[in-house]
Amino acid sequence: MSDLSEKTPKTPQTPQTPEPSDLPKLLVVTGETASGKTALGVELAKRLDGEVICADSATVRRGVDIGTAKPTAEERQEVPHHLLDVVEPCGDFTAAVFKRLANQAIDDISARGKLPIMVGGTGLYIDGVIYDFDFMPAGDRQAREELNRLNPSQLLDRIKRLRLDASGVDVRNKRRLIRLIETKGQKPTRQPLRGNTLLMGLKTPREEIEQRMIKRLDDMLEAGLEDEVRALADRYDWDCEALKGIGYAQWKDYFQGDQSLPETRSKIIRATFEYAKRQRTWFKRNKSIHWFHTPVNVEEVVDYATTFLNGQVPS
RNA sequence: GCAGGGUUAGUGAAGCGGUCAAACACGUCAGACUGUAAAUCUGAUGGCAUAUGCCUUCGUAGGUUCGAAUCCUACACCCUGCA
Repeated sequence: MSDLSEKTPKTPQTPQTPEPSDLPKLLVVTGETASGKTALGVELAKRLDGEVICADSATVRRGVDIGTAKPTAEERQEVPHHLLDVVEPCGDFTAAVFKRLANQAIDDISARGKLPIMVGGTGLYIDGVIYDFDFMPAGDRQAREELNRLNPSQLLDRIKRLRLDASGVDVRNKRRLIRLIETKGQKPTRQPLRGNTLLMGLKTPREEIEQRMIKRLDDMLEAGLEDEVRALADRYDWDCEALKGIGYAQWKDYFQGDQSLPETRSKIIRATFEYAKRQRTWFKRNKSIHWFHTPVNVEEVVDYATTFLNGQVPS
């Protein structure tokens, strides 16, 4: 279990559910990787007197800066950023912990009269907050490792023996099976979209976004990505969370001499494309997101957000 | 010029007379997703219908056969050895 989750209360800050209209106003900016979320978030924060909450499973981690396209020191100086660097490189972190921390940040920011703006591409993290996911109990570390040694059919046997209901669960996905055992079959719940929340997404034509991803990777390489990864690899094992991300894991064979630099680069590019595809699939089904096409007209976004902040429903 | 090896779907690569629209890998496309989510998993991938269906493919053109990606002949291109 992560020490983080021990320090934070298991229940939300506000025990009694407030009326939707009492919730602090929240802006959400999402989109696939390299779509320009970070820049837009900073811009909005400046215009609307806000602060940014990063909803990203990679940038929560210390030690990974270049490869995660973490907001720069300048950006962080211009606008306060929350939930960056909150875990050690190899520490545990989950969507449930994120949800708690994000809600704290939202309350904190709005209590100081500022506007919270959640920016990120980790769909599960965002949804956990805005749909108030009721995360099931965490699994025990050791028990999980033991379960992980079983194969899917062994896990299914155990599920049957425990008389757990496996309906609706992807029985070919080991993690889902393990999770089913850990939660003893409890079904998760979700609430309707959080009140006072405005969802905005950035959309870029495929060709263009892929070019941006490649360009961004080349910038990262120039900025010393290889050294950053090597430093981590020297200190930690390859199964350290920090080294499992895109732009990190792909260096393993290279450092062991089995892979050229161009091969490493194209592996990272491919992994990035695959990730973007998963993001697109995730966001596609959320009909509440209002999409802006890039290059975004910041005025247009500010107008849209302002309408919402004035208590009206933007169209 | 002579001798030998090769030419298979987007790529690499199996298949060497019927059970082949053709293994497998990669790539590509689509999807799922509630305490690992930059994770994990699934499906499709010649065309058209999309349930058991039909049509066009295995360098090109002919031939043998009830039947060919698989055998024969010629041609084209590529690689290797001898000239």
